Parts: sequence; C-alpha cells; structure tokens
Amino acid sequence: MPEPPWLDDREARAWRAMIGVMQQLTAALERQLVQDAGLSGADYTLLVPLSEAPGGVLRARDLGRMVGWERSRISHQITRMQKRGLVAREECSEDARGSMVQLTDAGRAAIVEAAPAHVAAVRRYFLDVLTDAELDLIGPALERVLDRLPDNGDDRARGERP
Amino acid sequence: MPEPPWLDDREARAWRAMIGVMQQLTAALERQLVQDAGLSGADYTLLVPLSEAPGGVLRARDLGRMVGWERSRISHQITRMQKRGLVAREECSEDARGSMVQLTDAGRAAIVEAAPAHVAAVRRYFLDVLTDAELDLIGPALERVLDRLPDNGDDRARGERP
DNA sequence: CGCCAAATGTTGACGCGTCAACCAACGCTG
DNA sequence: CAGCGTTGGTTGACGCGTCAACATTTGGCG
Repeated sequence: MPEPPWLDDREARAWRAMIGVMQQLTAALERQLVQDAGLSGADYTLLVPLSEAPGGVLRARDLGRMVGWERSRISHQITRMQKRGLVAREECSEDARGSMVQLTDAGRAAIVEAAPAHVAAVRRYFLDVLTDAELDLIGPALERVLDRLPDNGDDRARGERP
Repeated sequence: MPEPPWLDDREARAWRAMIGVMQQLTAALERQLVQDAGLSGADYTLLVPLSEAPGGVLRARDLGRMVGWERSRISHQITRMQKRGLVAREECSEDARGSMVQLTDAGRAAIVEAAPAHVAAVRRYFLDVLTDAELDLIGPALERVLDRLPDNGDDRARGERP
C-alpha cells in the first residue's frame, strides 16, 4: 500500500505549531491557575462541575463521566483535594458501593475566586489571538479531529469479543 | 476597564474542542508509541535529536535547549532512559560541569523502529483529518498563539532586575 | 591571583496519571 | 435464594514533571 512517508514543510509547520501549543498553552494555563488561585488544573476540572451541581454534591461515578476521567484518576484526585479541604467524601445512600463527593465551603470559595482570572487567561492566551474567521474554522476542524480519535472513553473495551 | 466576562457559544465551542484535542490527541499518540514501540513520548522527544546528532552524542545542556526542557527534567528523563539502556552518560571533556548523553545501539534501534508508525499516527489522527485550507490557516494561527504565550522558556527570568 | 556570580547537573519531595490488583455491593439468571 | 459476572471504588507501584536545595565548575573582575 502506498504510504505517506514523511511530513512536507506545510505539514511539519502545522504539526510543530500544534505540538507547541498543546504543551505551552496547557502549561501557561496551569501556571496561571496555581499562581493566581492556588489550584491545579485537575482541581479546577473537578471543581467546575461540582460547583454547578445541586447542593455541590455528585456521585464519583457521575463526576468521572462528566469530565471523562477513569475511576482511579477521580479517586486519587479526590483524595488529594480532600486533604486540602476542597471536598469531602460521603457515603452514597442509594448504592452502598458508591461514594459521594461534596464540595466544601472552602472549595466553593476557591472556584468562585479562580474562575474569572482563568477565563481571562483563556481569552488572553487563545481566543483573543485568533480572528473571528480563524475561530469559526478551527472550532469545527478540531471537533472533527476529536471525533476520529480512538475513543478510549474510559473503560470501553477494544474490539475483540470472546 | 471593560473586561469580557464569559465565553459565548462560538468561543466556548472552539475552546472546548481545543481542550479536548490537547488532552485526547496527546494521549492517543502516547498510547500508540507505548504499544507499538515501547517508548514513552518523553523517550521519543529526546531520541529524535540524539539520533540526528553526529555520533549520537549531545551535551545535556544542548539537548535541553533543543527540546525546550529545563535541566532537571532532562536529568530525570536521562536517568530513566539510562536504566533501560537507551542512552548512556559520559563526562564532558571541555567542561567539567557538563554531561554528555550518548545514544546506545539499542536506543538507535528503538527510534528507527518507532518513527514510521509514529509519523503515520500523526497523519491518521491529525493531518489527514484536516483539509489543505484548514492546514494552511491553522498552522500560522497556532504559531501566533505560541508566540504570545508567556515564554517561561526554561530558566529565563521574568521582568524584575535588582 | 582571589572572589563571587552565573552556569550546569543531580537529587529528593511531591502532585499528577495509568495500570493492575483488589474488595465490596449489585443485580440477574437458573 | 445461590451463584456469578458487572459495576464502583480504593490502593500501590511506577513513570513523568516541577520546584527547591545542593554541589561543582567556570569566568570575569577587582
């Protein structure tokens, strides 16, 4: 089969830029969060859905589904956040296996204070740099890339059926 | 000052897609490398410039500059790769502080075997999904984003001068 | 020359993420 | 209802990355 061997200049340029942005932008936003609010990106990711949930409580399973994280990752992160007083673990009344994650007052305060500066950083570093035309093209293009990515959507089994 | 408060639909869509791609694409390529070649992304990043260097040797400092990594990160990664026999450390004749990183035969074999499948994955997951027009627009756009990012280029001090 | 700041590396601690092992509860089916 | 596969969650090991502390060397400047 005729395979494409290497990247030409145009491809290499786009790919290089993509690599760079994936690394640098993530790092820049992480730094901004840590410095301005004392939160890690992982903290922020979980605090957002928790703060929007009624009562600030979510079942770990649902929280995981919402952010696309696997069980173990949620569990580890909740453990760390629990130690810092951002959330608390409670037991689940309907399902004895379950574990409920409860946003604490400190947790809510943290996310409320962190959000505006974070959104501003997203604008400053990304949205404001692009023209309207670019934004309109990039959004759908990246969605297409995302859709074709090998899901690995958490547990999801591969192909084989026994 | 008039600050932009939140993201509108178009902005949110593009940002969501960007977030998703940054996480998923990185993860997909990492998985591909590990499964097909037993190399991590970090391994690959260092093996490429090493394999292109004359003699397969580079000073740690220069290697770090080439890939944009700080000293400690290089050192830790080299330590791990050394344990697996991909590289070896040697002392630097011109500068007693320095440390030379030498690609081993096993290291060269690993990168030679890994590269084609990795490039193919980059095509499959990213380049092939985009039209020529999109590629031409996205490349320069992302380069602009990259240029405006707060460099943090290794040690580089911020503003203050005593 | 003698001193001191800057450069180069290494190390240890800690946060984050994945993987695999494990445990407990659930719920279906015979 | 007894058994058993599935689901939900936790834990420990290990790789990766950052930060801060440290040691050594270099290089310039009095």
